[in-house]
Amino acid sequence: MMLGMTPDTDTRTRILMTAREMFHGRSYSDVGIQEICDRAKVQKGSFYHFFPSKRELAMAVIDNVADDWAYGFVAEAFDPELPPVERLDYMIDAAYYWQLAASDMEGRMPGCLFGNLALEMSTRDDVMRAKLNAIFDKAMDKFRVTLDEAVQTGALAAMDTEATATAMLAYLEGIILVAKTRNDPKVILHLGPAIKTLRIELNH
Amino acid sequence: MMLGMTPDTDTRTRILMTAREMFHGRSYSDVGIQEICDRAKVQKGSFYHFFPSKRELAMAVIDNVADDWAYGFVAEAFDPELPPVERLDYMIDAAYYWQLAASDMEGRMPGCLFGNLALEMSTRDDVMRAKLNAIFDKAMDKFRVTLDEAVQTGALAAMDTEATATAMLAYLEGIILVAKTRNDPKVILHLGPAIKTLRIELNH
DNA sequence: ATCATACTAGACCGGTCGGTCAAGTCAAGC
DNA sequence: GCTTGACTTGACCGACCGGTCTAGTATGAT
Repeated sequence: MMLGMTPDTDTRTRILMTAREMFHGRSYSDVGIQEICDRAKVQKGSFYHFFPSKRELAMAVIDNVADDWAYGFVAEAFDPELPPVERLDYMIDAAYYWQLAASDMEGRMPGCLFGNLALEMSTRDDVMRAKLNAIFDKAMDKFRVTLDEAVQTGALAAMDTEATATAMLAYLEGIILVAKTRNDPKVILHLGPAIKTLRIELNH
Repeated sequence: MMLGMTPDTDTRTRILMTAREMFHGRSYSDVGIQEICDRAKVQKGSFYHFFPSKRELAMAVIDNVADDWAYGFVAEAFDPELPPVERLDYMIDAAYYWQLAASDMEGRMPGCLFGNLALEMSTRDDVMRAKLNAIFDKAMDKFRVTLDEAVQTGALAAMDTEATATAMLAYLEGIILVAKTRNDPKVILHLGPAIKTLRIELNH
């Protein structure tokens, strides 16, 4: 163990991954540390060796999922090789298949971890709120870059790309929310493509 | 006390209103019965005289807020006297001013109670999920009727009004989610009007 | 051999959770 | 005046919460 090069002994990872699944499938408050430890086959003492608190565990989970997103399907969907508008379709598709898979496994649609936590925690923990907000900002930026490119190539008429990008992110979170409330991933497939119709003009 | 004509002695109402505020401002799990009782100046025993469980209290709160919506600003916004498209603007405005007021009072944006509870509870309580879903369906129907009218009067081109209505509801929930995560009601004002650009065609 | 350190084990802490219950207050019905 | 039943009071329940702590094990460096 030199230079903070901790080998992530598996225990930490096991805790992290278990918590990730459970927070995503239920909620922050509904999942207790004991339950996480039981499922991860880890003792309380070990847990607190790796994480100073439940809150910090949640923070780590958020970072972990954000990384997976950034280097996983977000990187794929927003592939610069793809024509800008197709990237939007790709993203909707990815969101759909991901929720479908999760839904088939658990029987219930978990929705978006960030959206879930944002609504649960924003009024309780301002630091976590800011962290989630930063993740949304990064996602929004992916949309914005895509829209900028589409405008530049003439695929779309000029518009307020930043505002429209935020609107698209909001719409995406919104359809995931509705799909979760209906417990039906198909909602994403059905409503998703309309994301391309959203437009905010450049005025005022 | 004749004929079940219970005069709602105030105690029940006080519990209900206190719980409503607290569930909205925080979350279901984060608010305990003791805390509700303390704030409502009611004893535990009285609480359980009026409500069989915390869950049923939440159900009652949902009904209560849904009623206020239906006969309050939803009825106003979807006023049949207004031209269809203006109703959408009215609704966004109403959502904005409501969140602004709540935000000014509490310092933090509470968001939409139904959206909050939907994300928190959908995977935990299927009955509550269905109840929230039914409320969303009713809201969606308001949009649908509005769109149908707009299509009929020629204000909008023919479209899949049911799907578009659902998309609009999702978008509304989405911008409230983003606004809450940013803790900034102005997001609603900024992104809201783009709800009119959403369209889902009649094909597939 | 020994010593520091990373990690594990699990009993334990005060506090809070949702919920119960026995005892009592009070006003209306007879 | 007595009974009935709605309502209140607050002590109490077992379970669980997030978190602490002490004791012990395993490993690698010296």
